[in-house]
Amino acid sequence: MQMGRNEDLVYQLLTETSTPMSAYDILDALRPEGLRAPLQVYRALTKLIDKGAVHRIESINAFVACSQHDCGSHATSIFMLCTECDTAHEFSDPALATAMDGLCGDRDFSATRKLVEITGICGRCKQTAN
Amino acid sequence: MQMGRNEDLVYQLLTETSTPMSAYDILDALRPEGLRAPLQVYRALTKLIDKGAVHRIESINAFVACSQHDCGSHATSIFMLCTECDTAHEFSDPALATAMDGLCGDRDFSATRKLVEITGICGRCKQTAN
DNA sequence: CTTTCTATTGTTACGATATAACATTAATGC
DNA sequence: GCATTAATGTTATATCGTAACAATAGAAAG
Repeated sequence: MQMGRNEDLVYQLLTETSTPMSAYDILDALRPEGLRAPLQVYRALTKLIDKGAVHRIESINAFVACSQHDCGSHATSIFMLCTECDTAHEFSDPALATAMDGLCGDRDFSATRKLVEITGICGRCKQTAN
Repeated sequence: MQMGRNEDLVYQLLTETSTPMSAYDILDALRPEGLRAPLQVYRALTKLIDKGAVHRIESINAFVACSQHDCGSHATSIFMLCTECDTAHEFSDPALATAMDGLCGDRDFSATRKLVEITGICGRCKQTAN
């Protein structure tokens, strides 16, 4: 998958973490690489999102690299967002996908995007809790 | 349910439409009533959301009045957002709720918020299409 | 009824997120 | 080369949201 330089920089950065980053966090992290303006980041993000290589987490205005191997398939992703460790866990779930498709079918709704974000505390953090 | 004046104004306004409104749209609509600053709107929205009387639509940074009669129960709401008529249809779905609870249980995840937003074209708009 | 406490409101200033518009440069195909 | 398209750079600005502090209104206790 061919990428421009900025796109590449942003994608590499995001693959190094499972913590969603804001566009401005990304910009700051890439200033040493020569990025200077928000638009450089937003343009890269837009292309990466179109390809399915990056997801936008709407509830926190942040971005994560896709962790699915069918990355780019645009299958419905579910995110669990831990407010303790700031990690985004991504996965898909057939039962949930079926339920959503059913809902859309029942209502004759043609979906272009299906967003599922679950916020809370992950199991790991609950165990670690003092 | 007791409300302050601003809270009341914002809630009344939102109940009059099924199109999600941005905070600044709300502010502009309520200037004749004396509102002047964004904070007046955001404060009212925060309280209304805490009560479950209003929902925030994360994917478009906008707000709608809750249309469920168990409004305030904080049950998981699903939104279908039509990009043609800008309408938000809210409802709940046991199968979907069960699927999400199952996912959280499997992963020992304690959810505080479950967000489902489906974007696309509603049946009504498809019929009306030229 | 007045004092006290709390909730609500008002106002200014600012921070955080995102895009419009236009100029420039690089890559690709002929 | 030369034309065409994609990618990049830059400035300015739009949009969304909150911090900090002052003022006011309402309810509860004396």
